[in-house]
Amino acid sequence: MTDDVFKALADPTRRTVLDELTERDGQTLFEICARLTTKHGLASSRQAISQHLAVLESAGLIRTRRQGRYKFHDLNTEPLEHIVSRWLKPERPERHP
Amino acid sequence: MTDDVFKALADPTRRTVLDELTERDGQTLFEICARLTTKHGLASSRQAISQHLAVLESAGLIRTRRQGRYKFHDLNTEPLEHIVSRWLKPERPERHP
DNA sequence: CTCACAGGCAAGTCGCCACTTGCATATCAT
DNA sequence: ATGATATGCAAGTGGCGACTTGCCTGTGAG
Repeated sequence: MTDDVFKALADPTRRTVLDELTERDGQTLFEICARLTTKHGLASSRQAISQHLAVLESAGLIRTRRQGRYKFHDLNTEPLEHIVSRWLKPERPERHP
Repeated sequence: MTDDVFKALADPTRRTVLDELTERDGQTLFEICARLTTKHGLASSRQAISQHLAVLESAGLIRTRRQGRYKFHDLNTEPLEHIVSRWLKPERPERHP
């Protein structure tokens, strides 16, 4: 469960995918591939990204919806919310200026 | 930098070590080994835990202090504080009831 | 219908990581 | 000093994970 989330976050390419989806949600596989190479300087093949997306989805960090021949990928940050709180002392509410 | 932190968190044994140090800070290697086997049901060798502690330390999640023949391990949660905030939308301040 | 496009599946390769094994060093009690 | 305690170092092994390669399925435009 949380093990899948941490394993998914262990790979830098997958974290960059999450970055890209944070900036623009609901992208297809090809869009993600294109933007990873151009904007982030990553030369990853389509199959590699496809497998990364599968890992992210089975970790619950991505939800997908099919529409015709397109498959859109939506970010789901819910598994991230309290993933590190187990090690943090009970704190004063954080400031978000 | 953050890559080391995520890689360190990828291993379930290392996360359990952080759990143990959260509960009781400043333990030695042998203390951690003993408590992992008894309380957490993990049968890890001393050398294995030693290498895990080295990974956690180089990730900045643990600070160590020598005292005679003992080496105490102190938790450092600072690298964890904002490790996932890059994917979280700017939020209303969380409630800590 | 036909073909280009978007994506899926599966086997295989390669490198890294967790763990072991064996020995070495340092500190303290007696 | 001697042995027990606490830890360190380094080479070797096994398995998992990231990536490739090749082919297949489904969808929609012309």
